[in-house]
Amino acid sequence: MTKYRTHYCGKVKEKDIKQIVTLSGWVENIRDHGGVIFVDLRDESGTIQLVSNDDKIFSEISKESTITVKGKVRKRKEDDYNDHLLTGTIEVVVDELTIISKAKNVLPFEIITSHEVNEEVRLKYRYLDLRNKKIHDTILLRSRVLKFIRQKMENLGFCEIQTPIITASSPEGARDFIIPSRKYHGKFYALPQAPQIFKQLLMVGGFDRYYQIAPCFRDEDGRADRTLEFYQLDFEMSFVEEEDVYRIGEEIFKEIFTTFSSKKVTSVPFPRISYKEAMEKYGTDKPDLRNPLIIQDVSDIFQETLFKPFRGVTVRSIVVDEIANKPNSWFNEVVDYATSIGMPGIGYLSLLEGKFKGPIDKFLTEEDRKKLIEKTNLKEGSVIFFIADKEEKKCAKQAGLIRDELGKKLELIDPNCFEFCIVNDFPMYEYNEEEGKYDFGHNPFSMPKGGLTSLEKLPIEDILAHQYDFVCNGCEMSSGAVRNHEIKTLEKAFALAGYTQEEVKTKFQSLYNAFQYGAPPHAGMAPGIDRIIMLLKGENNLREVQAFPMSVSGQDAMMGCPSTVTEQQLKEVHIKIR
RNA sequence: GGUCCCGUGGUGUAGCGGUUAUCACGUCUGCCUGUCACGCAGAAGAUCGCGAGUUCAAUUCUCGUCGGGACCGCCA
Repeated sequence: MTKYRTHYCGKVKEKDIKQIVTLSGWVENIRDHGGVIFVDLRDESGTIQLVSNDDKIFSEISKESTITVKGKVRKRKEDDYNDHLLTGTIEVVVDELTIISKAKNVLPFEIITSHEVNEEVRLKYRYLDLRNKKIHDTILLRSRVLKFIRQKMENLGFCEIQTPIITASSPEGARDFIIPSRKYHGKFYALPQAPQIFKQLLMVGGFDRYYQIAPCFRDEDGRADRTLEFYQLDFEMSFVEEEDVYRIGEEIFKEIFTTFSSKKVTSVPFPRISYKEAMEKYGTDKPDLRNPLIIQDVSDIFQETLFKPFRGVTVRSIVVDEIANKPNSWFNEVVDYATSIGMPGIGYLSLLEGKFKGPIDKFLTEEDRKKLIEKTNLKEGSVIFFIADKEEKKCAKQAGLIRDELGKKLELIDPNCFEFCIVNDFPMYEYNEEEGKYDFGHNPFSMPKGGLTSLEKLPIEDILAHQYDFVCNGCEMSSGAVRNHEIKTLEKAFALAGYTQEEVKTKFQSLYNAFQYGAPPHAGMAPGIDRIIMLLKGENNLREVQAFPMSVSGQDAMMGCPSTVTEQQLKEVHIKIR
């Protein structure tokens, strides 16, 4: 093929026996037996064993150096087959060797065990870590998934359109990365948090179905599953309704997860769960439906109770069957977990031989016990856990965490399936305690359910948005909305969040202006690419699925980033460092 | 911004108020003609993150600082 190779290492076959081949790659391992030396040579296709009886020929090489070898393919003796290699029945007897680039003797870490190494070191030498088969395969999988997505989107009639990376800072949502302007003193560009406004403008521009594998930038603190830059499959459609987007989303997710994984995937249509129901039954807006436990509200039973912490507050319960005979230590661990998430404790009752047992039983009346059994369908051997707080939101959230913990602790979560659902009917506004006003709950460009009429007539807390999340195994995979394309409704929606008409005009001038010239109803969503790969690979860290990730603290030790710039550079963009 | 955890040869670790600082992998040297994460024998390699304090004595305890990570806040 080239002067470097006639074959790829992993592609040499038994049919090539007695052929002279040229191979290039990395020295994975050297085994010197004195008189016979073996070298494992690796390229992207796989590994093949090189052999020589001439101890001089390999004398200068080191592990992870790149070399080119020429030699004859030979069949191994049957006793010497290696089942772990694609090329395990053959080997190459080397008679010419060229060292292309010698690696230092001491590597920062061994390639095969890189996953055990401190992340900082791995990231600094990411190019070495990328030689590790597992990571390498993840990046290759990512490439195949991207190809699949593009093909799928094209088949569904979407066209790929690229939108600007250097754009205007926008006030809503996350903190922007800003870029100082050289030509315009004191002004700034910004990197997009998402192509949100551009894709809406594309709809106004008459593109019926748009998509893009779009980089998004958010200057916020990282997490295991959140980084400064990430990719979304951003798409938008015009003249459609919420269900139309669901169907596309379901098709995409279902096909990706069935194509690239053998785990069981929820069949379509995915269950729809309203935000309210999700918060009540699962204590989160991203429920893990693999967990069979359900939260139930039992506040009414305890309205008048003698047990003070439960009286007149929100009380949620989780019933777990067949665990009443767990030892005290087990329940103590649950209590410990509850305290660790800031709960004062956690009440529980076991139903054994028709009688309640547990620390709070003495506060219950016979009537309470009857109602509890009836309402929560308690069975012999069941245990009911109680989560109480005077703030309903906090109670729901803690109940959600307890539900997760119990699910994990009791191994109720099937690791072999992808359970999808669509959470919808998000509230349009949320009360901001600090500022004493209402903010947008989600995306401010979402259409309120019922349009302008709802905005004008309903109490602000009751206004719902055409806003939805796709959730898989407790992980938010995609957010989307039917957009608000009506100028009057948009003005009113912003007015309720405290924006004047003038502010809307200036801060969102592009949309505000565009919507004066015939806007189509439109809707879309944006699945997170990194999270898809994470789930497919069973990883819970985003940095395992990106080729060159930054550290969680936003630094790149390999590139030395962020870095200082010269005085001259600063001067040109009119920036002074304090 | 907050809470918690971590920092010991190249890598992963053990450990302790007084050690020659443990072990494994890797590296180097020697031996070995069939290994495949070869084996055997030997060697080198550590300012125990940095600074201060307590102490006769600190890698060990305390405080600070720097670096890293998990989570909360923030963020879809």
